[in-house]
Amino acid sequence: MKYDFKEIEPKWQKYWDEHESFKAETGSSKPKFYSLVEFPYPSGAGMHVGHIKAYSGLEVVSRKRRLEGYNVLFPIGFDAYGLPTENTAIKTGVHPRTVTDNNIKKFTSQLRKVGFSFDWSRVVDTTDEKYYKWTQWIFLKMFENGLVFRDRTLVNYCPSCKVVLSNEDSQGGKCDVCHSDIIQKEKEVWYLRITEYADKLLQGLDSVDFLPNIKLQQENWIGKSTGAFVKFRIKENGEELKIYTTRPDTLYGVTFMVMAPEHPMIEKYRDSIKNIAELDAYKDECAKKSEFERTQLVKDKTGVRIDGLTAINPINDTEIPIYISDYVMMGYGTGAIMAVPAHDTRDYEFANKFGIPIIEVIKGGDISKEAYTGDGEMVNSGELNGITNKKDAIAKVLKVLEAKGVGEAGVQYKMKDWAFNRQRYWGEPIPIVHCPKCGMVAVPYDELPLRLPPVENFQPGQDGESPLAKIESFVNCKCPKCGGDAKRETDTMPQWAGSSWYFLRYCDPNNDSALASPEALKYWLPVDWYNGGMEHVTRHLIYSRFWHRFLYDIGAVPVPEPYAKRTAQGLILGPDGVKMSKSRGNVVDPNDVVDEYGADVLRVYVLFMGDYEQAAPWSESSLKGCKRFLERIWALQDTLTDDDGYSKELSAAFHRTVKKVSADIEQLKFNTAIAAMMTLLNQISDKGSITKGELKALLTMLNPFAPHITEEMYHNVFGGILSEQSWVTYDEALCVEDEVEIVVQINGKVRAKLNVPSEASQDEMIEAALANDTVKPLVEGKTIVKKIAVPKKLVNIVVK
RNA sequence: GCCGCUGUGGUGGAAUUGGCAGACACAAGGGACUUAAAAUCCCUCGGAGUAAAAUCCGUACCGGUUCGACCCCGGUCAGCGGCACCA
Repeated sequence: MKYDFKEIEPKWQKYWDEHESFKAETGSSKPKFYSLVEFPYPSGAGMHVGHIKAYSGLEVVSRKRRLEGYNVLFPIGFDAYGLPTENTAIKTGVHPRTVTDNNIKKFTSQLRKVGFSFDWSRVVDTTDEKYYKWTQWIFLKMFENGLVFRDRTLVNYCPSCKVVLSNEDSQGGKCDVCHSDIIQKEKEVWYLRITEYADKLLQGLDSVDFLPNIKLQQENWIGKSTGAFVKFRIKENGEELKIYTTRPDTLYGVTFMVMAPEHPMIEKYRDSIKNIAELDAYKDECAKKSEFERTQLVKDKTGVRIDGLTAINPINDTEIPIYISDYVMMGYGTGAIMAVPAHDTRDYEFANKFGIPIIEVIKGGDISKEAYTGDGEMVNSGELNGITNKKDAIAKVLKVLEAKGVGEAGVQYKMKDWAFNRQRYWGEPIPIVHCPKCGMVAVPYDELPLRLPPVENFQPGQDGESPLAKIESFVNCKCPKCGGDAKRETDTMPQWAGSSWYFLRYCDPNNDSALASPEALKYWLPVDWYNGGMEHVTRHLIYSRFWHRFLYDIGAVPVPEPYAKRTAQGLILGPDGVKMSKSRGNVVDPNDVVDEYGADVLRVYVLFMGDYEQAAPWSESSLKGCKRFLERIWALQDTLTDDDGYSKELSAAFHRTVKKVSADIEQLKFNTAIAAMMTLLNQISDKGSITKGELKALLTMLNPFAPHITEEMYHNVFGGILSEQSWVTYDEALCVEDEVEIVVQINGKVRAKLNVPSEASQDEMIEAALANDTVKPLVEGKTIVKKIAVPKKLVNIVVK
């Protein structure tokens, strides 16, 4: 009988589909397991093998869990709003709705061809009005709770896509979508006050099981620092200049102050500043600098001294000059700093350039050469002198400042508020109405969803205006509050909106009266295991935790953290070892692989190709190795014997393999799990036959990886349905052989190998080693200094 | 610059976390079967060395701890990822 995957695979896919084999049942009395993979953006190019690897990990875990008796929710959906679809629509003239529907069809057929055990009755589509009704609902709840605001600021603007981008979407000064240089533009935009949740997001990390580097990246992104706010009085007008510093202990070393060029105090006192023209010119110059210049060409410090404002150091009443410089940012802290050149690298550079004195207050470095940022004894610091560590010095100075009422401890976060809007068509409309009388008014809840109007022309407006702004019938409306003429907001939400809560919708995807029923949420949450890409750790993962935490705070969800566990898979690189990309032409289409080798081979290969969490290059020839493996499994049917249990020779091997495969799957070590099954197969081949009991165990272990072939073989031999059976168990006591081979070392070098009973004591092992013919002559005539024995492993004899 | 990760045969990668380095595969070479090829099966496969063994050497580099180090410690180099004038 030949292994004909082309017949087998569609047959079982049809069976699972018709029998709803993988349907999750809300409220079932079985233990629940919610495994989540990041839903795809349905692009026109279709899926690539990276998607397959990303889903195969939890696919294996999910199938194993079902065999273990769990009620598993393993859903899939589509994150379908976004620029590429809209750009395709503009180029081809086909409506984004149609483009999206076609792409979803394509993705669905690809996913089904691979045989993933998704619950297809729970598919969500973020562009479906039944879905985005609730995206808008969450937005309005945030609006109601003061987490939504509008502000006119400098924003990251992509001149090519003509949209405002968040910091997250413009990392490195490049547009995330088209890679053009980002420019700074002043615009009134929507923000979500995510900074209000900075501390909650940080603390929440303590209660979840995320990979350590994922936690770390989130912590760095939130960027909490502890320090102090200190008020410096301005000599000329008595005003207070508030600064933030992490080093209040160096307060006696302050020799100048720096404000950001946009600091409001300059505007406020422009009449009393003598060189205001010079300051204005400097400010203009800074505004013209691109993101690149501001961040990459960091070494050269520039700035201008403010003539007419002088600060007084609150701790010793020294007069201090004030400068403006673009190395101080308006968006962090208070937009002004106290500069301590002796102990801060940037201040040191600035002081040197402008000839400002440098006062050492911590001993330990050579401040004539460079700033000293380490710890040491305090000097030149009044009451702080003699303190030898930073912690004590900070505690002391804070006490002094508090007593004087000029300073206090404080914290700061690097994370900024979330710029929450796009000037594009293909996104969720922001449900807000601008009324000349009432201001910003929320669209009433019973009018949701606020539908995207059908349009012909999706081209964005010239100065970054949404295409919606051109549609009079959409824009003109009545104010929900006063009934007068009003205008609708025309911006849409960013792509991250829909994906910030999709895992909640899966719990109850067709609910019309809530984002999901409280019962369903209570039953399924939290997600037990979430796997996805590292690239989403600082964006999607933070955003969705923020939304979820907010929903928890208003009582809409029952748990504070959405994901109990988070892991990440590594990329699949092209055969040339570089990241797969369309422009490089090294993308591998999973459809081609399924057609030529079958879905099972593809599934086994993406998990066998290397460590699941590391990147690995695609290799066509390694793929063939996996094909051979499955063909040899298939051939086992020809050497089947009638025994139900394990054969004596292979019993320990089977128990051990079951143990290893079970443990490896839980740790995402799929490559070694498959290797263990290959080893077992080699042992079976050497023996020449397989018992029914052995075949059943092997097929069950392999089923999560290669479900079609194992289902078919199981059906042929045993007549039932494998995915309805139970996972294999093992007996720890039966994992060991009666005899084990141990190694004998002389002075740490392997000199002999011998067999001993596996329960031999240390003394018995040493005795056996010394009696060994190879060992004897090497020990004879020498003094034995030490004898070490490790049970079941080795004996080491140290001689002189 | 700061933070994190990684460095093992021709290749992808193993090594129960201090106990036989190179599991399992791929590629390569040799052989069997075949008129031939493909497929399949068998053998070899880190380097030096030998007729074959023995025996050295070998986990990026230098040093340390240990009976014993890919694993732990100190230093150096290289690659990847994140953040980046964050006060």
